[in-house]
Amino acid sequence: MDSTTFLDGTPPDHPHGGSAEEKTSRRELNKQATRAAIIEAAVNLLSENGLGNFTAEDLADAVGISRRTFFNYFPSPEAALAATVQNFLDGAIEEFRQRPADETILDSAIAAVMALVEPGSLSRMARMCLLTENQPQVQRWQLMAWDDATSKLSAAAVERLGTKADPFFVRTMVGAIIGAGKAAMEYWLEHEAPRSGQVTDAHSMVLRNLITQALQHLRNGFA
Amino acid sequence: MDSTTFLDGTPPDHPHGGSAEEKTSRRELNKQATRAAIIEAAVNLLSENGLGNFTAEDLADAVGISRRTFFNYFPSPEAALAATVQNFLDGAIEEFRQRPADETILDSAIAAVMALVEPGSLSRMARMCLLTENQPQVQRWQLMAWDDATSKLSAAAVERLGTKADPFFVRTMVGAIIGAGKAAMEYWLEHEAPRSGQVTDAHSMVLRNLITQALQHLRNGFA
DNA sequence: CCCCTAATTGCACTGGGTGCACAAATTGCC
DNA sequence: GGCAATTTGTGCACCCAGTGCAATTAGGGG
Repeated sequence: MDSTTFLDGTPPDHPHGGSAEEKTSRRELNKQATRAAIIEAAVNLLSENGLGNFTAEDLADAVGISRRTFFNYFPSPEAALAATVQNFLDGAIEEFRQRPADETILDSAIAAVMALVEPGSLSRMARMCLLTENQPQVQRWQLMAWDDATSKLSAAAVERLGTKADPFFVRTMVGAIIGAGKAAMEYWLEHEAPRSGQVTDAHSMVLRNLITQALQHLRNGFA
Repeated sequence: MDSTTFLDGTPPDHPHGGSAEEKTSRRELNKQATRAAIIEAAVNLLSENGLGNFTAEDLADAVGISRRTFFNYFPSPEAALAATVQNFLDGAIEEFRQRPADETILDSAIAAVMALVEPGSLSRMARMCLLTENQPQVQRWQLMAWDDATSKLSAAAVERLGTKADPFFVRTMVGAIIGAGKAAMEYWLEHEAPRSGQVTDAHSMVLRNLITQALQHLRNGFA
């Protein structure tokens, strides 16, 4: 999970989109822990106080760091919230990367989503999205995460196909894939998501199937 | 052109997504004029000073209104910039609405884009996007505009198809359409756009063709 | 233990964004 | 035209997001 994007303040370590190389030094571990703690505290504050009812200072206090340090990790409280979505999408793209190279891009995308049964990140993100429905402040950052995912998936696809494929073709296909996936998730949020906020495995399964279905429609040209 | 979305502060006049009904009262005219003046001044300040090098107060001064009044129109200077994109997409959706009802959604989308030869909004937006490349502050708002367009197009499609069509199917298709269109535009920005910032009719034509091509790929299921 | 680098923190400052109360413009009505 | 009602613009005060800078502390390597 390379979490170095423009969602946080830190510049990318690796210019290429390579996958996880984790320094296990003490410094790095502390940073990872702090980052995770911030994300968790942000979601907690959100569900307790509601959006806009807590400040960056509240968040920093909850984690036990200074306000200034928080801004070393995230450019805004909303960005910390959107990081959950970011992490989920990064996971999906990681799955995509591990698909066999001779598979169709679309098939790989479908398979990647299917592989995302791991209830952790999916249900975390689903809960997150439920909490931030109709909260444009956060949604702006979540849209950035989706946009970022488009870039990364594009890079992964190009990486796999090499120079054989038309870049324009790949680019638009990836745009359509992400667009359809995002639409499926929003549909789930509106129609299938638990109003309680408690996302069970059954709910996650429905979501997974919806996304898969959306990509299959896409493969059929929405005929 | 109903310009009442969450990009500006004003609540929607019409709950349904109906097309332009313009009150020609003096009040309404003044508001429209002020709004247009703000958008224009924002683009001017952007091209003169560069992004982040002008404040909301500068912008208000340029228009001849108070800072407070500016915030009655837009929630941020960036939002004023993104309004250009918003206007363009609204125009495209308006074209879509005027397509015959028996046409395929995808065909209508293609036709709508083809109808957008009107160099005004397209080249304005293209110039805008060129100026805001790699400017995440503005891009976040532009992403909102794209997301808003997805909602509107979805509504228009449902409106046309009635209850005959599967809402999920329509939703994901629209998501894919917008996603592919957005990707095509980004491709254009990176590869075909004039570095000078001066967008000629030829450039617009290329852009239009790229978007059309993207939608045709989509119709073919990216085979 | 001691240097060196990286991370944290405090401080001060700019400017976005908003609630509020009041002035100015517009409208409808007579 | 005059007058009341409503809508829009504005000034003011305030909060807090976000940032640069310099001092401080923590980790890593010898």
